[in-house]
Amino acid sequence: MTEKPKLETVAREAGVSMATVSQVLRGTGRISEQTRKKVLAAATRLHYVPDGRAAAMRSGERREIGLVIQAIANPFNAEVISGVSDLLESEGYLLSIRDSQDDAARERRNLEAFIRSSRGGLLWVPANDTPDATLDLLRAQRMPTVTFLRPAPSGEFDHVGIRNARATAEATSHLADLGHRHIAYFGGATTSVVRAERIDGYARVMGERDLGPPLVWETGDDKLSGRDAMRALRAAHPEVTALVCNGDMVALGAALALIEDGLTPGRDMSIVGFDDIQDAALASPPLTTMAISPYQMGRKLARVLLDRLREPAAPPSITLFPATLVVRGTTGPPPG
Amino acid sequence: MTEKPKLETVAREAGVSMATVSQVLRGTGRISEQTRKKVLAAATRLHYVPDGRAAAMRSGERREIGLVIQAIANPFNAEVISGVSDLLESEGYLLSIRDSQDDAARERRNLEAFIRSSRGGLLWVPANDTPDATLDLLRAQRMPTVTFLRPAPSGEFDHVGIRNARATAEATSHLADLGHRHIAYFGGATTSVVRAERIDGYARVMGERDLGPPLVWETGDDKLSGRDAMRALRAAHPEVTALVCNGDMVALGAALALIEDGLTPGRDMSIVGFDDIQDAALASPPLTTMAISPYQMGRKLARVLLDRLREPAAPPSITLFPATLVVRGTTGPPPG
DNA sequence: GAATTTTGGTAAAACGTTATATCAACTGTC
DNA sequence: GACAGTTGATATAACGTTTTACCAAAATTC
Repeated sequence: MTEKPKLETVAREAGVSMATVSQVLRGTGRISEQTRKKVLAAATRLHYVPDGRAAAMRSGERREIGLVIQAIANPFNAEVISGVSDLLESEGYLLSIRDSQDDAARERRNLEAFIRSSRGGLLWVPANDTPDATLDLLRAQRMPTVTFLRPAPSGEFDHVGIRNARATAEATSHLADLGHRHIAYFGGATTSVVRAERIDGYARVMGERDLGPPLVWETGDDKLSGRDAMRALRAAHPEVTALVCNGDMVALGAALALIEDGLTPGRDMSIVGFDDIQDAALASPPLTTMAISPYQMGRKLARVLLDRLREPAAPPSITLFPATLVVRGTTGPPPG
Repeated sequence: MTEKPKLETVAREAGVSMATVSQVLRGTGRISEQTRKKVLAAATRLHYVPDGRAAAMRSGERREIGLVIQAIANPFNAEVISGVSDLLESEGYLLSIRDSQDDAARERRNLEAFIRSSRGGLLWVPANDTPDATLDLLRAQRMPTVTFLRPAPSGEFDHVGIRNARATAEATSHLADLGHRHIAYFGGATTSVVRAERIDGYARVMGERDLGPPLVWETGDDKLSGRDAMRALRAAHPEVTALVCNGDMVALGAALALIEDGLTPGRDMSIVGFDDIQDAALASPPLTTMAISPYQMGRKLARVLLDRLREPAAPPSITLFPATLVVRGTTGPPPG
């Protein structure tokens, strides 16, 4: 078997110059049908694929987009990725994904790797503790960047996010309307901007409607933490009858704890989730939650970046998606 | 704000030649401590990140690994990715991920993109209908490749997979031991090699132990299809009392259908899943399943590729992971 | 203090493409 | 049949790095 084929190999095989091969493959220049066919045949015969590094370096083209996200595994993110990927592909771009695992150092490495490979643009869910130096880096590199979910503090990048405060306010109001007075908040990393916004909305309604004191309970992001947290909460605060959760996974975990302890979500304790992942509707009882459309958000995210590439000088845009309350089986009036 | 900094910029800023800057940054050559500091300072001041395309092109180094997988969203795959990524990072490699969505055309585009960007190696879950041309491509490019889960028919690549037949045989035996005679098989894309292997194991035990005729039911891969399929199966084959599933999601969906219809999984109908995803243990009743360790498989997958990079001439290796039966709440003796 | 070695640095070639300028061979024009 | 215009192809210079070979100055040796 031969070496990895280069442009020169194809040129020799087809009996033409390298320039001609390049032009045929790129569809530029004036080429006779005859040589075009000859070159194409040689290229397929050798399974030639151009070295994109060299091509991109020379032409300056960048049709690869990088995505740095905090957790690919998260089903919400998976949907987002699918939306991003679909839109980018339809516009002739390609998506490459890296997982920062919400760790600032890993994030830095991943961003640098994307810069090194000279991506055309970056989609980025900043880690909760991204240092300023990382922002400086992106700035110095003039890398077109759109932040997702968590805005960069400097506000210099385009951003696509969620109306967090309004969403949790609506969730809390829904519970208050049902008659709950002692409503707790579950979840999210303490340093998270998103969590802060959501807690704001929750606390605002707790205050405005003169309910019990806000009670924010720190948990992880998965089912297991939700389950454990629910048990701890019930032991410490038996007066609580309702729960607003930072995510569906936590909410489902909390519901699970109730069921395992012989109680019924929606009757003995009301729960509102956040995200509306597929399992939310399939759980029993199905989960009341604040629904957002991750796929649509993904598409929009990609669109914003493409707009930015087209108009590098435009002022930074901010796009916020609303969350809509979907009432299912886990909310009802307080017991007794 | 200035232009994107290049090596030349840094050289000018530090008052040295480009060669010197390169050597300082790469830690090669003989450089005095004084100029070293000078260069480093200039580089950080400008937030310089070398253009990896140019660097890699010149040096021929490839420390980026590509992963083409059929569904990032799948929780099992997410775990695998995490294992791959951890091992690669610890060895100084970087991982870049693309989703083929199990579509041959998309897969082809993704593989070509990886070749174009000259990855050092490829980890690949082939689509179920990957054409030979795609295999030819990889071969012609001399791209070090390890297939995962689904072996390439040609058997020329390293492979990491699962002992599928043995696993489903064990699952089926478990059900037979409990007294079931009418055991159905649920799930998987019809063209899938993996599915074929698993059905082999199931059918073999059905034959060997003289049970009812093998009954293979085609379903999708998610909870929803599992739920629908269970309803259809019960209508069409009321004699069936147990189920071996191609995946936990399908199994959980099937269990869900039973619960919604007032039946109890493990008593009215036994179900064995496959994968042991997190939700399997958390479901109620918890799911009996064939457990595999996706994280460990991911690590091994990465390891095999690194070995291949070190020993390009070694014969192709095959690594198969066993699945182990985890008995939980969804299996028991047949009713009546 | 001449000859040798070491030190610290540089100029220039190379990597595999694409873009630009140029050129030879045809066409058609009057 | 000389002139311009068109067609089809090519040689060559970039792109931003790393590597190689080389050199001047300083240090060491005898």
